[in-house]
Amino acid sequence: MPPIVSTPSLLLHSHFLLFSTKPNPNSQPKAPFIPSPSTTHPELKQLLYHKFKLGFDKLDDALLLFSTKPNPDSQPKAPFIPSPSTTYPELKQLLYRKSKVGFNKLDDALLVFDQMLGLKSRLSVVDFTQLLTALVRMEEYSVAISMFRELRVLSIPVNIVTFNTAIHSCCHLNPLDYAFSLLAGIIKSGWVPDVFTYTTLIKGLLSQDRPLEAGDLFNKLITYQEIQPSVVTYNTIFDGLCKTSNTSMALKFLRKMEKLGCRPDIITYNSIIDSLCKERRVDHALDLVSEMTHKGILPDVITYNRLLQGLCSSSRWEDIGPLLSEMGVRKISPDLHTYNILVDAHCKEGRTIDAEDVIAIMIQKGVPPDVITYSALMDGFCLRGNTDRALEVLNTMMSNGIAPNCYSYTILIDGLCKNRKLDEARNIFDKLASRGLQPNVKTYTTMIQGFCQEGLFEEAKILLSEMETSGCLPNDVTYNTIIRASLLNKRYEEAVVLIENMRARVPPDVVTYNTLMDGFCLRGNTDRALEVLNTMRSNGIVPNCYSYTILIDGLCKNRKLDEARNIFDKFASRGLQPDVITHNTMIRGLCQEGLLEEAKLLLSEMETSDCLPNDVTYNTIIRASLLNKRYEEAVVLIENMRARKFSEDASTTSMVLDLLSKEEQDPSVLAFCKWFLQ
DNA sequence: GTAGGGTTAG
Repeated sequence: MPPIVSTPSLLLHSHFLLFSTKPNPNSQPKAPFIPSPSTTHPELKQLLYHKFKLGFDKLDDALLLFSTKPNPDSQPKAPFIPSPSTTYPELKQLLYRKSKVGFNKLDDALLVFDQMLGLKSRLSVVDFTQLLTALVRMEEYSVAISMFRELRVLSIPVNIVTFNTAIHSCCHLNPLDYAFSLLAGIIKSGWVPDVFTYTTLIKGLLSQDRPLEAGDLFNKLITYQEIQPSVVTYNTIFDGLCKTSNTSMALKFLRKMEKLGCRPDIITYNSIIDSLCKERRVDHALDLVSEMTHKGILPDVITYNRLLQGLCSSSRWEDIGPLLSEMGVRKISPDLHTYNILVDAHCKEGRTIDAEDVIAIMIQKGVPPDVITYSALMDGFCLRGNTDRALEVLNTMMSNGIAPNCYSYTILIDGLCKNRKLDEARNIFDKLASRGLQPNVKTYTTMIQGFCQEGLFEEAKILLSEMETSGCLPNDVTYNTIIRASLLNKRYEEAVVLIENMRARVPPDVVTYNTLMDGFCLRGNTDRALEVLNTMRSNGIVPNCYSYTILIDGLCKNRKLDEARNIFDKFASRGLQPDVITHNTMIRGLCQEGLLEEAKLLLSEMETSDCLPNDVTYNTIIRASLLNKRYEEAVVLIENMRARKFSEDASTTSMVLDLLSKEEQDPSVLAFCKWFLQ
């Protein structure tokens, strides 16, 4: 039997230190003298201490102690639970540990707080801050804030770190008022807000969809030189920009950051690379990889995973092999995320056999599949209509000791519903609670969709109300599903009630307004679309790049180029950067009005900016030059495009073929088409 | 003792 600890002397030593400070007489061990298989680890430790002080009765007892394995069942998860007898050094050690991982239960944290109040004269700011940090780790933000308030009420000293931790908690709760009043509190208490304070506040503003204010705060910091932003501050902003698909602005901001003397790091580049990949600009992302490599910032496994994801979602399968070999050359091993991306990509393409191969490889390489791997595979089988295999995967995963989560079951429920196995789906849904899982919005919505699809409108409505009473708020997708079903069932009055409910509970967001504007534009009613823009603004929703692009498109299609151009020119003054789609929309509008020169001007502006043209940009202008019989210019444009590794699309190619069949008498057309098709 | 990055579902 192996010893409990490999270095008993070390254990004895540390234990001696721990207890020698000031042992609590009440916590003296009443431990059994003879260890048994049921002896718990703390008991064993206590015994060891006791015997170390007093000596063993028999040498055999000492030897037995080193060969006793603690009983796993009687071993508490937390090495010890605080009790009134916990000593001061024990408390300090507990706080340090829990500030890293959080407490197992909220009650434990509250118990410790009570104990700390009793010992407050002997505890430092750091101890109380560690307790707050532990609560943050447990995502118990409102408890952390109440506790912070209590510290203030009881005049227990706090410092800037305590304030920053409290602000961090506030930023997870709506609204941010209390976070900013704490900022004022810092100054009032004579502390100086630091880079942690401001970075946390910026993150808070961004996570609550207030990018303009985040930008304002950052600019103020720079202008008034309040603090020197760190690379973390910049990365927080990059994350915000990239998650809202303001990639062009992120690229500009990267240059600004360097100009302001802050060196980007791997996280900076990974954020932008991810954002470019999500926009399917993988080549541009690869350019950034070479840029960072030149600067001595080497890509890591996360960089490669994002590139891989980008290649998969652009269906660039042929580029995946070379990328994986490049990883090998750089000695970067694929990790769980890498394999999961590959499994998911294969599954989405219907290649479940390849996905299973990937799983075999990962097991062989010592990276065991997790809940995400198996869920993706289940989705793959469901997509192919093979729900039996999906259920088999569920069993495999459970027998491998991996507990399915809400994602896994939602995938299965969806698969079963789509394959007309409603009863099986409902069966699984009903069993969720007994498996300790609370269905979330997507789970409920999936089941509601299943009912609606089978015409079980009443069942769907019952589930909707169950959902509401369980505290899981339906969202726009949920409501729209059931509203469509009520319309299909000609239950117009119920539809009205549902729509009113939806409007009351799901406040319209930027996406809702954009959809509405798009609808009006499609019907040619750009005036109504502009009205929606104003309503949106007066409701405090900030229009995004997409909102204006919809308008530009609508105005162009309705021959209101001047108004469109006006909106395009105002982007910068609104703190927005038009993206490649906005540019393409504007260029299409210009071309449609025959303003080829102006379109080309915009293209050349793009070529020297951070918002590089893509295949759509080139193809749009190329088609316009062909329509204007400017064949030589078209040749130059096509060569430019090909040099950037883009190629002519189906629509351009068919235009050339069309031209050839209609105008083959024209020598310049013939020459162009010959050149194009060779 | 405090701030920043990646994979699965409607």
